[in-house]
Amino acid sequence: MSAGPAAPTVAEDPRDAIPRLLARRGYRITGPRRAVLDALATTQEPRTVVQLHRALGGERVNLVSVYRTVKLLCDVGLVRATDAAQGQRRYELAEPFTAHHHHLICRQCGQIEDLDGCLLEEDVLARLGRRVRQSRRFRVTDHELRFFGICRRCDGA
Amino acid sequence: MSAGPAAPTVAEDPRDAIPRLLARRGYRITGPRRAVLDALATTQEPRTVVQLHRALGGERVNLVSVYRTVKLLCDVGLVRATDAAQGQRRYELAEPFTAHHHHLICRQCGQIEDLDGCLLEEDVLARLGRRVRQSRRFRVTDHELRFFGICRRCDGA
DNA sequence: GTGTTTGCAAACTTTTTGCATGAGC
DNA sequence: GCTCATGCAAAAAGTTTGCAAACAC
Repeated sequence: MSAGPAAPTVAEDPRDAIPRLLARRGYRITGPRRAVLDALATTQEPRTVVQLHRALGGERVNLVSVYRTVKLLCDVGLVRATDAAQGQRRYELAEPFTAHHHHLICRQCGQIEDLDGCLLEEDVLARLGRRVRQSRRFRVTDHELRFFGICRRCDGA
Repeated sequence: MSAGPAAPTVAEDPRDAIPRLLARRGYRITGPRRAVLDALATTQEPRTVVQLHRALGGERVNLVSVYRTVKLLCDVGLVRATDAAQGQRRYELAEPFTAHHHHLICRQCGQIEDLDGCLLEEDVLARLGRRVRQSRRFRVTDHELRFFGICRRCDGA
């Protein structure tokens, strides 16, 4: 029951950690918020608001509340938007709660898959960040590498 | 003095090349299509349909026609969608007509800048493509590297 | 009990579609 | 001249807002 030592190592279950973070900021932990969080935590791939809403199934949460919850989580930095080439915005848990990774995006059906791990070397990224900061005065905070192509389902195989 | 072109294989003006490619495929070369093409060819950064429409200015082209033209050009592969973190879809000329490059995206204002050149090594990409193809049966056709952060205007400085 | 959050309805934005007129080849 | 492309209106899809009731703290 006492506040534990901040274990800065591997992230715990986001379904415990995120409510705590929200509460600490003064937000209330409600059914709809837990439900949306669950839907976000139980998938490997970025989901649209409608997909999240559908995933709630029996929970009977209003679509608008899903929009609002996702927006809240994004504002607070716990969720990130990663949009497909096809247009709909998709959301996934932000980095402390999800391992750094990149995406495979099918040009045909728009499906997004996660590609575990970062393929870019630390030092290459650092060098680039410095370069961009000097030449463009753009302060890089993070990056994303996306691979486009044809997924196995669309490939006819 | 030297009459020789400095760069051997650099693409010619897309405003000439693209209409020819469209015509070869049986599409008609119309005012609205030329206008949208102009708007795409005269910018360094990916634009939304509304921005393209605004850029047409005096041309008096219907917004719907801009949508349709952009969609046509995408379908034929001459234009690519690259959407911002903020949600709106943005379009730019595809690779034969624009040098391979990546993007700087401001998390605050959504502005997208081009970052010339590709920063990834050829062989690294090739290795990755092979790996993904085998393990996920995903056929990579192209990639995009995006850097997120704060642009100079939003950085207050 | 108090103030935040939810659900519902409705507004608003973005994108697509149907159809008659107009333009390219 | 025969189609294909455009403009207009309207529909569909996606997202946001206002407000009273419900719930977390």
